[in-house]
Amino acid sequence: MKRTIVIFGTISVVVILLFQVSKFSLMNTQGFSDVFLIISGILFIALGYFITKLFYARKHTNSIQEIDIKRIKELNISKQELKVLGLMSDGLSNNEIAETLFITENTVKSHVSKILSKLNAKRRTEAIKIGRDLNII
Amino acid sequence: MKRTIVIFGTISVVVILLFQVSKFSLMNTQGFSDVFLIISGILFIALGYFITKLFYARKHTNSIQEIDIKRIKELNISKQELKVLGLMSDGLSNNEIAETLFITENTVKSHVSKILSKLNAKRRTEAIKIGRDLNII
DNA sequence: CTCAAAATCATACTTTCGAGTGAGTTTGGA
DNA sequence: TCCAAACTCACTCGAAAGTATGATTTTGAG
Repeated sequence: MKRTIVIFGTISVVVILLFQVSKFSLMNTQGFSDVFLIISGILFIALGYFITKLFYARKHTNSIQEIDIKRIKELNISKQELKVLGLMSDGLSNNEIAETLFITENTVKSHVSKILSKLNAKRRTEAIKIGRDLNII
Repeated sequence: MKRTIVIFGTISVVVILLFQVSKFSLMNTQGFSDVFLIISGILFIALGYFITKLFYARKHTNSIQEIDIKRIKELNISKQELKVLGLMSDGLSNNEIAETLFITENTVKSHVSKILSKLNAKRRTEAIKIGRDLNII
């Protein structure tokens, strides 16, 4: 929110300055109005470019969405459990996960069971879906 | 590619027209230069906005990516198989998928088997991952 | 240091998945 | 109309996944 205010304030100032500069430039140098018009035009286009880019950048980061650490803590999911969940969503079997993490399959199974109960899922596929929806993976 | 040429051509024409209009407007009506400056400034900003939006829109559709029908046909995946794959990725069991599609679990199993072989996956979780990566789901 | 949480592993048991095979029915396009 | 592909279903068997319980070791925060 603070950032929004700062950005809009800056943009407003820049816009006003641009208008003032281009107005006086045009009034004082009648013969070179072409050049100044082009320059101010380019500046305005650039301004539009940056404004638009700003909004799209914000949207973009929202739609890509990073891992929600807060929610992981809320769900009381541990580091190792999270790793297992990630590997599950990569399509690995319990045995493959065990080999990847250098632990036994039994241990993986106990991790998986805990993940399922914490995410309130009946199957690993459901856990994957829930994990994705919650931006945990 | 054709679209790109058309778009750039249009943009070029619009830019030139804008310059001409604003130039003559300014030269002929000295007293109202403020109004015309503002209008032309807004127009240029709008232009920058649309140009930027155009580029971002293209990027955006690429990153969000809709279902790749072409690839589905390439992989020879049928309608029903695709439905099953979708329900799998929603975390449903074979039995639940059967109830959803009003078919028996045996039929679901045969669909799943075909999906796995077509996607070259060893497990349903892997099929889900591959399907996501290929923008099939 | 201490203690709870996390991580590790095991064993026994149930359920779900998936492979393989075979076969009958629908359907959409040539 | 005819046929291949899609869809349907069944049965068996082995593999993978998941449950339940219990126990030991590590670890990290206070």
